[in-house]
Amino acid sequence: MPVTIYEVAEKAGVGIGTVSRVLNDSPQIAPATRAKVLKVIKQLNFQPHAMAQGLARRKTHTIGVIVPFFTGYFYVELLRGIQQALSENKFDLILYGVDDLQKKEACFKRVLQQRRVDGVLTLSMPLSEQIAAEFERRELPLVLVDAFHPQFDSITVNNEEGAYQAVRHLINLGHRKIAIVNGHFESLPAQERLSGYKRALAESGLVMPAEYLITSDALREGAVAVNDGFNKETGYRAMRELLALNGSHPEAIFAASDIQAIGVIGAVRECGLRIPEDLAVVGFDDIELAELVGLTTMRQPIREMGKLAVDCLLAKINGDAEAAKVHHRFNTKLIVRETSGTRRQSF
Amino acid sequence: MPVTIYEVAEKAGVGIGTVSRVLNDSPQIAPATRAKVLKVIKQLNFQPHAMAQGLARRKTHTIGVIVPFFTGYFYVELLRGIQQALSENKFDLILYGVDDLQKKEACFKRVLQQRRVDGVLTLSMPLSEQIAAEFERRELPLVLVDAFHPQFDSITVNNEEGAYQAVRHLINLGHRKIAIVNGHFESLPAQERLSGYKRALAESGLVMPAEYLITSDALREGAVAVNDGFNKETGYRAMRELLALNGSHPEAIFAASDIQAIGVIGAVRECGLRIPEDLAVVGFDDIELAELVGLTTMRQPIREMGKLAVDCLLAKINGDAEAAKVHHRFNTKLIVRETSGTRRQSF
DNA sequence: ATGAAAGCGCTAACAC
DNA sequence: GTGTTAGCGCTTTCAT
Repeated sequence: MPVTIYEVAEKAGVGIGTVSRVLNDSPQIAPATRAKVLKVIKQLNFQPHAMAQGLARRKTHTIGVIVPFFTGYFYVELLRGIQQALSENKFDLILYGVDDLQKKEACFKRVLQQRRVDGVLTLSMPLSEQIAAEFERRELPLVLVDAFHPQFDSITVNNEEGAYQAVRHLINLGHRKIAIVNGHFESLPAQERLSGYKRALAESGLVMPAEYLITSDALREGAVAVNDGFNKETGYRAMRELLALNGSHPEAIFAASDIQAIGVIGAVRECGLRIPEDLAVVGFDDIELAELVGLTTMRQPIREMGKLAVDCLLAKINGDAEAAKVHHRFNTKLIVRETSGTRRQSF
Repeated sequence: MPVTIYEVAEKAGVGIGTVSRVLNDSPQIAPATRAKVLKVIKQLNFQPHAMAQGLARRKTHTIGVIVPFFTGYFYVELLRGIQQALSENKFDLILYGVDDLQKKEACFKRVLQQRRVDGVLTLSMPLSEQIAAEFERRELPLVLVDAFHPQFDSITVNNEEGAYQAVRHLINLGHRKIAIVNGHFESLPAQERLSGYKRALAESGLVMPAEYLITSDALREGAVAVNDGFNKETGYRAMRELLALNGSHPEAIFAASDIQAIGVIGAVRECGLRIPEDLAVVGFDDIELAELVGLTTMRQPIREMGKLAVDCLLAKINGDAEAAKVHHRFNTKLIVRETSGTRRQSF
């Protein structure tokens, strides 16, 4: 029932090869013929069948995006940038949500084997050597966003430096007892942000008790990682623990993500403490929420990261820039708002 | 290079037809043969090529989701439910973002013609008769989420009743001067929420000045609709206008969406008024943000809507329930928090 | 129960 | 320049 290349060919009085050439605007075709075919195409409202094209061309004109948990503003924002860049290039996007880390491997296998996509983008997912090898073998273009692997292009943010600056900001404000509320430690960003935190402290000769370094791992539910720890709940619970430290709780918190900072703030409020008077907090990410609650934070250029990721991937796919591996690292920027300032938090 | 059905067949010493049957677990196949083939499949780590399968089977095992602007927490939450339900059914999801309403038609055409998907889900998009006809003609399953069209299944929420209850809540609290901050008026939810608002007022014999009914249309940027008006900015601007009404500004606001309510709150704060003491506000949606800022709102079961949408669509696709059209309408639920209560807003 | 063969709708190599 | 033909990797009759 749907119109095929054959009908177009017949109606235009040419061979299917010619139609195909017009479709792929092949250089050498008589202008007259092209016009004729084009007219019929318009008239019949024809569009090539994507599957057939994909099969013949061995190209799907589609990329896969693998998102962990598909939750969290960070991913949404990233997706937005990706989607936009992709649609500008007329590429389709298949979304693979890995809500369960156990399913991760299965998802990769699927993507790798099914050949539904010309390339893939993974968000915040550490790449196992095994999977890495598979991508190499299959020669399936891959770029990592918010994660790193020497063999593949990656788009990251300077987490170490960002964390360093965030903590410096706190130190400059006069705080001396600064705790960190981190995500799960297998996450690279979590590790890097921790080093930045440590560097800033060391530089000022500050030493924190071990209880001040808190990772969401300790708070993890079961043995299984169902999330990355960068969420409101872990922030809340971490802060409760910090507040329960008899005697000396910290006077400032560096949260490794805005959403955790939100949880932290909630816990602080519950205990009747004021922000920033009694306790300052700075987050990381600068998601939309941050502005709404007046959170001081380190801004990541999330949208831009998404766009660049697409550009890189498409370049690989087109073989354009078969060039060297690109490891692009964006810089972060401190956005000072009420939770660390001297003004009363307004919201 | 990639392993095909032929290699599997050869290695298993059977014909490709047999392998195919095993793949599609055809009923009548010798258990021994099946086992043998299965073993080779595992061993070779074989998975059928999606495009080839799609071409031959005339089924893609994929659905398309068309999202307007792909912005806003409401869509994200919906997408989450959809993605989850889909992955349970091992269906893939192609995301079409329509950031520009002009591109809407083009997007539909593309989806319709390319035959990349077995069915489509549209989120909050009014369906033009022309497009509707195309779907009918192509017999492409379609279900509308947060929109309505008599010919297609739809998943909506009882906007009228929800708005009614929200405003009743305000009235019960003793408020008499209640304004509505709405989205663009071509959106069905916007229209329905307006009627609910009116009904509640009428029921109590309340009459509002025209300036109290404010739609984001008036605030619209250009002639072109680049968004649906359900955003923070329009809420903020609407509230500024309301506050500028010399003499009598409203004492309560019903915002047609939480995100607009957030904007409203921002504007109110800027003017030094307190919430809820000087002004009460209730939103609509109950996005995650609502809880964070203590916003009273009408909850929509967003995730469930997404799941049901997928179930409906899949049923259509499988021809299972070739049954009657389903127009499922969820009920909303009032969630009372600080912005309308008597307690001071905590956050 | 299983092999052989004919498509599915398109691209690309090969002729003319 | 343009028609013809052989695949792309799988499903699905049709035989056997």
